[in-house]
Amino acid sequence: MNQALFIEQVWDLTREIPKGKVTSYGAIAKAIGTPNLSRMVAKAIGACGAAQPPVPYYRVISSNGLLAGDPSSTAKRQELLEREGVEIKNLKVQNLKKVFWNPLIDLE
DNA sequence: ACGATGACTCTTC
DNA sequence: GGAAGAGCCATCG
Repeated sequence: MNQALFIEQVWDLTREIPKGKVTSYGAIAKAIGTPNLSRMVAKAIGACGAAQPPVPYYRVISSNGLLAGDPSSTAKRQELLEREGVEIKNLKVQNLKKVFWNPLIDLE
């Protein structure tokens, strides 16, 4: 598959993330079928600005529940997530086990 | 063409 | 439980 398709799948999966939940790059990569391409998922998310309709990329974080990226971006994502009911402290998702959404479950 | 880098993750110490 | 090393693939100088 080419990376364009990969990116589309990432976007599509990201759009399926329920409100108030978050997921990780690795989880998305795994759901697509390429568990080792977590970095590419990050790239896809970074390119979601061209997505139509827009992708809630703020629901995608690191596997440890930490918001990666530049503070200018992380701060905004933190706001949005908190607004959806996700508790966040110092750019890190609290109660991660509860708010973490596994794409594989939705695919079953 | 080559080496370095990065919104990552996993295994080990 | 935190820190370090290795693996992964695409992009950039």
